[in-house]
Amino acid sequence: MFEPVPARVNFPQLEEEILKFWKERRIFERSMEQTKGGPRYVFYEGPPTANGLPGIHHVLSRAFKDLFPRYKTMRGYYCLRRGGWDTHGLPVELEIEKELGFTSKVDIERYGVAAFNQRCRESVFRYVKEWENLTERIAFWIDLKDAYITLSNEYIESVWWILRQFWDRGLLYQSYKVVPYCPRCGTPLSDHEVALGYREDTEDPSVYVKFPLRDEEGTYFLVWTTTPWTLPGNAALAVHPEAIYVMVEQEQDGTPERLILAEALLEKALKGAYRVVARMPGRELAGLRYRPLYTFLPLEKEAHYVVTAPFVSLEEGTGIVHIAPAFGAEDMQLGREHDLPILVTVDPRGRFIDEVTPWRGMFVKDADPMIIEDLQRRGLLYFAGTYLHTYPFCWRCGTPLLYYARASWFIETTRFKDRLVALNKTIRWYPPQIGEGRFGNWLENNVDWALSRERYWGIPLPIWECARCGHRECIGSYAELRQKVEAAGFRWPEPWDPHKPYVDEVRYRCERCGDRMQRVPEVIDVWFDSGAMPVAQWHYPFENQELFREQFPADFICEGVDQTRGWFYSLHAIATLLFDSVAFKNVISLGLVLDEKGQKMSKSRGNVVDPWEVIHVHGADALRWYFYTVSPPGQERRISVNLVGDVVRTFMLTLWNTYRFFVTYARLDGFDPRTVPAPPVGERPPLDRWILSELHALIQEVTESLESYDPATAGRRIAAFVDDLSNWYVRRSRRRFWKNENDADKAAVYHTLYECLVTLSHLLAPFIPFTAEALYRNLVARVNPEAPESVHLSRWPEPDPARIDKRLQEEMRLTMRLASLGLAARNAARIRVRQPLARIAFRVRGPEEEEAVRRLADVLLDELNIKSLTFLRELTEVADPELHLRLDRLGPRLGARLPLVREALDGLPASAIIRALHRGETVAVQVDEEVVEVGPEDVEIRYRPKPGWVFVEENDYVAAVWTELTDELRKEGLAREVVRRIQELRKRADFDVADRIVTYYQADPALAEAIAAHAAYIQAETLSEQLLAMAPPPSVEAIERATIDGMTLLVGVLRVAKG
RNA sequence: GGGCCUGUAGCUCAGGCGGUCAGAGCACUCCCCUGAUAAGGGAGGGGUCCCUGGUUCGAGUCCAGGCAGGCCCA
Repeated sequence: MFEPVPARVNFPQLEEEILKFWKERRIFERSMEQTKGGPRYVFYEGPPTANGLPGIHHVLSRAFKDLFPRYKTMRGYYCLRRGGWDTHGLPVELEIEKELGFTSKVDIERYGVAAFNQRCRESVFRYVKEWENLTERIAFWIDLKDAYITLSNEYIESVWWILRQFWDRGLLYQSYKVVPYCPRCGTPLSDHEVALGYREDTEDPSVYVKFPLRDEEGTYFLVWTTTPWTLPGNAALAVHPEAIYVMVEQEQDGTPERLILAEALLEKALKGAYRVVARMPGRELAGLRYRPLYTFLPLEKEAHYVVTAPFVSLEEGTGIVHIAPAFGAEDMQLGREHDLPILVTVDPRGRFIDEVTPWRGMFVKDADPMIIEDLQRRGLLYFAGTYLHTYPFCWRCGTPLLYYARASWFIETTRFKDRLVALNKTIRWYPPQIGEGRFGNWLENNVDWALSRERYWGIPLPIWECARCGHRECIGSYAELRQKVEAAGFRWPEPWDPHKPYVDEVRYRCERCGDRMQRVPEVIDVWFDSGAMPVAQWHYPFENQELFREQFPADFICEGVDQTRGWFYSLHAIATLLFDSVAFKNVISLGLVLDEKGQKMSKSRGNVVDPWEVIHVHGADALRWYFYTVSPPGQERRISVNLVGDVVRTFMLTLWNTYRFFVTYARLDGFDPRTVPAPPVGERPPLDRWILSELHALIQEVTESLESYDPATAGRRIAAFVDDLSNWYVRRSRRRFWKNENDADKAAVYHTLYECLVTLSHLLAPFIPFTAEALYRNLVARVNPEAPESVHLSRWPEPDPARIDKRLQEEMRLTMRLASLGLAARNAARIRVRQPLARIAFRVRGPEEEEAVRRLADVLLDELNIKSLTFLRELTEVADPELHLRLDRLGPRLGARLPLVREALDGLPASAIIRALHRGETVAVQVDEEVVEVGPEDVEIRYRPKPGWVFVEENDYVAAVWTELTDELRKEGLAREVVRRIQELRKRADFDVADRIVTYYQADPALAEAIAAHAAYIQAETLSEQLLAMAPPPSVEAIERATIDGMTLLVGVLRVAKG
């Protein structure tokens, strides 16, 4: 026997109980044990950092991460779900810096790296308890006890191993990277920090400089710059390959000189009269050589010629850009492409180095005026002014930032660009445009991975360098390092911590010159940590070789779209370079979570939605369901407590009440699905066959949608089914549950609804694991000891194609539509539904539809409370057509003759005119001596219902009700009215649905007659053992005096037996 | 500045290939129904389908250019 289902369900409380059940019965663990022998479905958890509280957007990604492993597990796959924690990186350091009130790296050094890193280490698990609580509460099944941790020695050793592989293949190299740099603080700034310090309307020099051509005396490239101090670092000039350039002649202090610049910028750049002497596209300038303005540094490479670059602007300047690879990111990139020298003329404090003799030791910005003066004196300045633009300053100290080349380690990913692109094409991205667009474009423009960071809290770059001869080695394991250390006679530090500062103290002898090998100071980009997780989570290749092979690559990963160039890239790049393989086959890139108004959530705006609030009010299932179904995965989502509340009302409660309805009656009838034989589906009524057809089509579609990683479509489809089930199947089947006989029809309705609910519990298990479990536990596990005790240990349902009858589904849709139309007609007639009517007539789209409606007539007539059904071919069977002249058309045309025409038309039979006009013919009317033609466009045909009929129309469909009531019908209506009152009383008296009663009544004669005529019906409907025409005694538990159609009724009920 | 996404009723969203596509569900008003229901049914109010051009016999639907919001990258 099923457990009774409470009328008011408290989802959050229900979920807590189920959490307890899962824990006690080890359901998650057992779902894993059970599938051990199954095929592998590989999921990777993108590791979060637990130094902040988890937010609602984490619930989003975790909901999606949970769904597919659950689904696949139900299909028999073995899906290892290992948690992970990201623990390194600049964000962690910045948090600690903020706590300690530090403003620069100097503060950290002074504080001590060991102590600083210790604080970092402690901070990254600060909120781990909160993460675990939330993870468990939203039913994200993942193994957090055995989570991989990026700061562990094992993890780091695997990362070292990877880097060593790259090193051995020559993929690791040191070069320069241009970074935004604060010369006062002596540190590069992250993008985020740069964004904090932009100042508009910053004044800088605007200088037009002449670069003399080497082989053509008196000819110059005209170049614009706002940073004269970078000119000593010039290595090349860049032009736009497609733009048109001109050579102009101009008098300059009496001597003619020729200038080259972009045609589009002639007017903006030039002063005074000029004459164009030549015209050419930019690409023809490429390779031309010029004499450098300054030669402070020796050149190791070819320099000082023209190159082409698509980024050259034609909006301002001259269309010729001065390239200083040391002082601009684009310059550096271009320099790398053309192998230009990197002329570092400035020291880390922002001052010119000694070689720049005229301005040595001077802060570069202060040197600007002197450089301009120098150019002026040498006749190389065309024009100097000032320029207002937006420029970044250090957010801490207000010093203007310099873009400055710093020595940095790189991974040569560009060598694998084609493979990165090709392998990406084999990944299925959801939504696809992220893969093709954002990620694909990003790969197309791949630049080498800048790996190193001049920071403290991260995986140390395992490169050791000889202090004397510069020999370098990359260490690939701790054993290797230890062996070298001990071979040199040094002590291996115990316990071993590969972090700074300890690792920096590990030294050994150079195999070339015997001098001291010492580690380079950098740590690595934290994105490399997480991108290495397929390898490093298993401490591969030092351990778990078999497991690694089994768990690589992933079938599925899922994160927010902001991870595109973060984790998605680092996973992809490392897997491609290391194994020439993808790291993941399917990836869902989730849209952002916004607040109710579509604004980004932020602490400063105060619009952050607390996941716990939503969970406490509505439950985790409602929140999950909302996230799955509100929009497709890649779309942005708005969230608020209210929006999730809608989900509870429209979906969760509908489902719950359907379930409750079933259990209520199954208990009353003692329905046991195992002992009551299920009638063959073919022998069940059409309504049953219909909902089962819908059910099996649903299984099919949900399965297909999940296979294509589309939970939104799957969820919406389930919601539509639940609506059909509740508001049509159950609604139309209620009487079958109420009746007393336990016949085949009753068995059919129970088995049908039971199958629907049980199947729903399976289909819903990956989406709303708690509610699905509650249904399953009561409907299946409770009555069948052989069944798995949890829905999450059960199998995903298989659709039975034999049950699917598309035609029946269409016919039922038509029936539902006609029911709406019929109810609309009743409404138009203003006859309440409780009053039975004799007849309804439908017009449908042809004989086939008529047949279909006939087959389902019972369902339809029952819904409409009408006795019989006929069909109309023409509306004229229930309505008379009336001709209405379009006076707005005929008036202007006929003028004063209009009344005569009208009179003449009135004299003709309307139906004949209408038929003629229908055929597209015109009707000729004789007016006086004249013939007037009236066409279809001149009239409008309106239908007036014939007496007794009321109809409504929708597209091709018509429903017409015959409104005349016989005495018999009227009595029946009254009887139903009385039933309704008695039911009200039962409810008011708080009787149980099956309680037996005695009903007393007194009524006006006509009403009494109706009650007497339908006494058996009234008794059956109201479970009245007796229906007594006498004044209710004082003992009745509820009593009412009512007026029905002007007649009075006094009625009272008394319970005589518990149901 | 570049790439990508989004912009349809007060709110949340549907609207393959251009031709009843101006819709659904919430919310609101009136009426109806109710032994599962915080529900359901009917009717109604409410929209220049972001704007401007273009292609077409015909465009939320295709193209171009804007505007607004978002993300990522400069």
